[in-house]
Amino acid sequence: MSINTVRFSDFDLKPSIQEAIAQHGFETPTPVQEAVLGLPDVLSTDLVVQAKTGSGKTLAFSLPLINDLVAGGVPRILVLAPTRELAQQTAGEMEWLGRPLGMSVAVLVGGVPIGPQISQLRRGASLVVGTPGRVIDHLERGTLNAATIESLILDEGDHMLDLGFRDELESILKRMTAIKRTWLFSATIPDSVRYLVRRYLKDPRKLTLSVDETVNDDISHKAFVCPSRRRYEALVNVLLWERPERAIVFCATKVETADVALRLAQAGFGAHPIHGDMGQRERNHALEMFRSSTTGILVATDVAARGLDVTGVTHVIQLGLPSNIEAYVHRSGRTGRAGHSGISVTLLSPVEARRMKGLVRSFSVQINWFPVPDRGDLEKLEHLRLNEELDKLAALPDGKDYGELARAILERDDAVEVTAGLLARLAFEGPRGYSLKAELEAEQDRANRDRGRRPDPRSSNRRSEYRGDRSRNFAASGSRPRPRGAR
DNA sequence: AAAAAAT
Repeated sequence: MSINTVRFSDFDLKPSIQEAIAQHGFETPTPVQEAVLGLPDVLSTDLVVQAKTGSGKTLAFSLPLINDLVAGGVPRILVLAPTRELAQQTAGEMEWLGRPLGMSVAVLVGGVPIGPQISQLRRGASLVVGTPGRVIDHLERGTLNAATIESLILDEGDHMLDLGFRDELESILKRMTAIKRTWLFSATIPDSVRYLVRRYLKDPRKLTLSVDETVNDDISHKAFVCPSRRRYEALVNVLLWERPERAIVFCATKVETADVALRLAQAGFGAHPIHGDMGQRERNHALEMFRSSTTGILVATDVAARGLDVTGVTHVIQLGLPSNIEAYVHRSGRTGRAGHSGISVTLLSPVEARRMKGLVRSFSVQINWFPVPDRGDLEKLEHLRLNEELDKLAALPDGKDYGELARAILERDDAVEVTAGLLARLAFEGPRGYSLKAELEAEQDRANRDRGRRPDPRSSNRRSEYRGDRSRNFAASGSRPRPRGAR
């Protein structure tokens, strides 16, 4: 079994689907695709599928559904997603899969005119992908009939069952009278939604590819501790330190997202914001710009946390604590996709760092902790880079044209100054980074004092010391959420 | 706090 690699052609898929898959360069299914395709009578059961970020879940549910579908006048498949951008992306995938079979996709999301969507439906779309609000709008207008839907997919399903979506989901579900299967897909399915899964799905079969399938091994995790009020400066230092090719920076609020993007852009980093207060045109434009360039920074709220597949994202950088471990998993999962490696960086104040350690305690991911790189660290890094540059220059053939001049310079009394000047021209031109070390250490000392412990003049990287004796109890009580009434 | 329907 391990000798023969499973191929798409091993499954009973229609020739035109095989062709479409091959045309898109896919030969072997990912584990989740193999598991779903290989499940006996998959179409006659409800499903809960948990598979890691970037593992090809969209194709995993699309393939068996579209393979079974006959192109016809009414929609039979409805995919619900938590954000408009994700719905559009998923629709794009289903589009190329279904087109050879004569199926078209209606994308029912808010923020855009409803007219074209109604035309798409009238023309006989077989597949419908949308966000809850606009789908309900169509149901109420009578432009979409829930009674023809046979397959319901809850993409990022744990989030779709969240309180914020519950009412809308309920109102869609109760109109679906001909439903044959409900499939829930996500990288995370926290215990808090498991009872909801039992409520909305009928004896679902569970595909959990392994206990730790939520954690994508291709992502390495770092946490940098920084002064709480110098988060932006710390971000600049991290960008200079990590030199990401393409990065998504996550912020907690829309205002912070806009602010950070603006400041980064003014500092010369190619950065663009995306958040829910922007018009849909601007949101699509920002994402399109990011997708189509090979460099750049997208500064986002959690609107971009789930599902979005952008190739070549080398870094995910989170400013502050994620709201829960699921948010951390999904944000991090924007990198390290389809077998590529990625780096997930979290920037935390000393107090947040302590809460983060509580948050990830039962989580199998290995996070490496560091104090945020300081200006001095950045200078050392730049000197290393310059030295590498000099080695490269020495090996270049056109250097010999200047051999005589070089020797003459070395004879001069001010040879050091001249060389320094030349190096300055070679050096990285841009932000120099900020000095944050003193402020960070002062804040760490304060944080430690507040917790009734002696300050430690060394770095924040003392994880093992948090473990012994009764400090474990301290950390546990510190990470417990405050009672609601306390505000 | 964010997201999702316009209004």
